[in-house]
Amino acid sequence: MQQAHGNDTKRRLLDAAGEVFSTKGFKAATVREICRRAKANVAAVHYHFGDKEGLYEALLVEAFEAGLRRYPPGMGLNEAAAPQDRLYAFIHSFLLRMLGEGRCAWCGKLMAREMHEPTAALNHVMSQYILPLANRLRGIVAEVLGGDAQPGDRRTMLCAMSVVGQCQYIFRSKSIIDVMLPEMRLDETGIADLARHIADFSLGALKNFPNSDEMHRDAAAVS
Amino acid sequence: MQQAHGNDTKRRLLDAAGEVFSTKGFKAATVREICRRAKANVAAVHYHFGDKEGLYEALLVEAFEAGLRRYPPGMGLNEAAAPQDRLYAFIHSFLLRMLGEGRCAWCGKLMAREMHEPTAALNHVMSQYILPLANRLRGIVAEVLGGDAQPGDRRTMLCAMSVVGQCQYIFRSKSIIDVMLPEMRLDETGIADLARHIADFSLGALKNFPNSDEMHRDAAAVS
Amino acid sequence: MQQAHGNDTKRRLLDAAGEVFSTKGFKAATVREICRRAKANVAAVHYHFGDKEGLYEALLVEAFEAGLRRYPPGMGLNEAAAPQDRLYAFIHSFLLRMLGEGRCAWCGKLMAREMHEPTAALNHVMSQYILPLANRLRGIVAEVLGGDAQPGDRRTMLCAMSVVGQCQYIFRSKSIIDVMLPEMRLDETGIADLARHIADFSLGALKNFPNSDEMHRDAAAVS
Amino acid sequence: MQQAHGNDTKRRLLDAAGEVFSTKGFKAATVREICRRAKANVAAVHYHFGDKEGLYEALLVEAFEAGLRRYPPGMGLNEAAAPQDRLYAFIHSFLLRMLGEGRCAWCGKLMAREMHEPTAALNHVMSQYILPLANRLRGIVAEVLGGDAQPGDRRTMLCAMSVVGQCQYIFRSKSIIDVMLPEMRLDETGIADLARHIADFSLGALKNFPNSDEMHRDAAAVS
DNA sequence: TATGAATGAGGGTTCATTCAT
DNA sequence: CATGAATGAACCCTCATTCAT
Repeated sequence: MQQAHGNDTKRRLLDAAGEVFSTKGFKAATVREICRRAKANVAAVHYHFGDKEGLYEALLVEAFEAGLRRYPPGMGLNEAAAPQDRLYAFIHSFLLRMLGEGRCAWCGKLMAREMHEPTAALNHVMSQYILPLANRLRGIVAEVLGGDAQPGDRRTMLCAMSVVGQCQYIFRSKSIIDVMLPEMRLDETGIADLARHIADFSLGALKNFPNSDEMHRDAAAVS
Repeated sequence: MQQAHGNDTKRRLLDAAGEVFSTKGFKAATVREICRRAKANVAAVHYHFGDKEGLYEALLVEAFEAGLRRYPPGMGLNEAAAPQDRLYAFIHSFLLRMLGEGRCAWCGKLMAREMHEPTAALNHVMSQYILPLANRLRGIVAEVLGGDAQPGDRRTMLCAMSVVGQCQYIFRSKSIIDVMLPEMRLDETGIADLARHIADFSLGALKNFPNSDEMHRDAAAVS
Repeated sequence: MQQAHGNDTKRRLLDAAGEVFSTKGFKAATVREICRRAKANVAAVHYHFGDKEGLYEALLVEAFEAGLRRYPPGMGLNEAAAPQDRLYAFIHSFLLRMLGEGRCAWCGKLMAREMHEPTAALNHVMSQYILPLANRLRGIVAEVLGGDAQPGDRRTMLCAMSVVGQCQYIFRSKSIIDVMLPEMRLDETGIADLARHIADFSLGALKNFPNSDEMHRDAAAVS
Repeated sequence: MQQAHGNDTKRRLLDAAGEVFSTKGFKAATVREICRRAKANVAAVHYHFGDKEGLYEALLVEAFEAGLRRYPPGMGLNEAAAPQDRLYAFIHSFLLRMLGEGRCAWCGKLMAREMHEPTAALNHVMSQYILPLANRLRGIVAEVLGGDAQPGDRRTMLCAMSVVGQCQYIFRSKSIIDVMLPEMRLDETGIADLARHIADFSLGALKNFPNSDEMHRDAAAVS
């Protein structure tokens, strides 16, 4: 009974931490507010997680786990499906993890913050969650590019970055999008529409992408 | 000499504030550190800018002004130039403002933070600097899309977002890119190469983009 | 033991606050000095009382409670006692609350400050403690005046003010009295003597006070 | 011309200081606000008066001079007038100096503060202005008491304190009086009425005051 | 296991004051 | 004479953290 309460406190702390950290960032978030929302004592954080950063790391891991469990990058698609479909699934699941409701929504919000305000927890999350996702995407992109494109090519990597960049932008610039596209609703349908756009845009680009030689030539001509 | 020193202090405060704010964000940055770097007294900030937020606003405006002055979005291109070239110029100047060295580099760093940690200063910056840039980009995108595409179309807007997203990603995810593409140097040549990639990717997409009707059909088929 | 220490800290803070606030006033008093005297941490004030003003309010209430408990305005006198005796008791208890030693002495000192440097806490203290005392005094004064005098009469009020004014002056102008009447000792006997004087002076005035009509006539003649 | 401007700045500083010091007290008043109101530079205070305290002292002296010049304690009454009339004149002028409008009004406000928050300037003001006024009052009181009463008697002194106490109370407890006697207007007529009341109250008391022997007896009986 | 109380470091801000012009 | 700029001390307050219970 007490143990149950203990786990319960831990659970509530994580929930509250998800809301607060993802809303305010690591520094601006305060242990007090988290504890207040969790209806827990101020010292509970330090008991369960050591310190503020420990709570943050635990939350980061948990958020990724929950997000990937709920919205796996393949979206249940067969591994042998067409690369175009797998690209859409990747994009769609990416957006859902970042914009979706509920516990796994913090995943994206936290990651977005983590990107350019990297804490010590980043290393672990990077190797454990981000690199595998990046590798998967590069594989898909190389397939769509076709020809002699390999997942490790510089060209493939840049294209993968172009895809991810579009996905993250949607989330990051919410406050700007609210001004410029006020009619956009980021509900289930809106997210699917967005995924469709990004997939179309990217597929169009990938299919007509100049090969390495052309690319080099263009770059030289400009700079 | 003292008067000169007066302006000089203000200048040094802005310089130091640029470094600190762009590195740590508004909340985590401390007035004390800014003043230490500027070799100025703690009270100088409040004398010259009223308070911390006043300094931040002044910095934001100054950074935008300097960035746009140094790297104008047209990069000296004739307004009648081909839309493809104007798109490249827009992307190239965008990256330079965000990644370039010197005072105007904070522009991008600050903006990136401002996007999802919006302070009160955002409104002013938004209407003064961001919206005009967005409008210019939408005009270019509509031209490239061709057909009946208008700058205000939802499709045009989404495509413009795809372009901007790629640009911002480069900057935002520096810490990740350093791991995945360690050989990439973000010097003058590297930035030009990146701009070339994003322009190629985007031009390829825009030229083969499904028109509104197809898009609608696809979106409906998925959701 | 720790819990005891907890209450003890709160107690010590109130004690120290009494000394400092009553000596220097609300604005000039500093939280630091209060905490130094209380041998407590600077943050203790904010933990126990929210902020400086919270501490002040708590102190004000506590001082009044302690003062009225120790020196009740009736001084144990029967309610049916002669109004002359009740007036003396009121004056005597008034002086004791303001000039007496120990914790309840701040009551008067704080009130004296509060009178013409009113803080937000004044409203509460006014309705809770001052108005009841004023009403009681007006009742006594009306009785002594006799005739058709009512507690709410303008004349009664002015006379009550005359009584209170004499009491407060003793305390307020201590630094002047020390110069002009250096032999006066404000110990138990000295306070009782002072109360006797004020009561005699006031009784002499009240018994020979012109009635309302005369008063009006006189006032008109002068102005 | 420049000298005139210099004197003018000094004059404006004193005016502004009077408003601010009398409203907020020495500590809570800020040099900046005084200078702002005087439309003078922040450093002007230190140029003309040395420091904040120097300004305060200068103001105190000036206020007393102005007050006594405008409302002399005899109110133009012949020195040979009846003591009752001279008492009224003393009280009336006292109230006018404390409550009156214009520059000399600060006199009373400042004095009231000075009484229980004595600054270094008090000593000078005390010997120069207050003691002479007190002596004059004691002379009048002794005359009214009649018999063998001398200005230096303890009994005379206490009665003089009773008179002054009533006068000061009116001013000090303005915020309380506003609540309890909201219809009282402290304009010219209201002040004259108040003076009439205090004079009547005091005269009634003095004429019926027990002599020294009785007083002693009563005090012994009580304590 | 969980908690209320206490801590010390550091936050932004404001102050009276001084300096060179 | 007067001023704008600069200073450093001190203000109140908030934070993450620890301790004894």
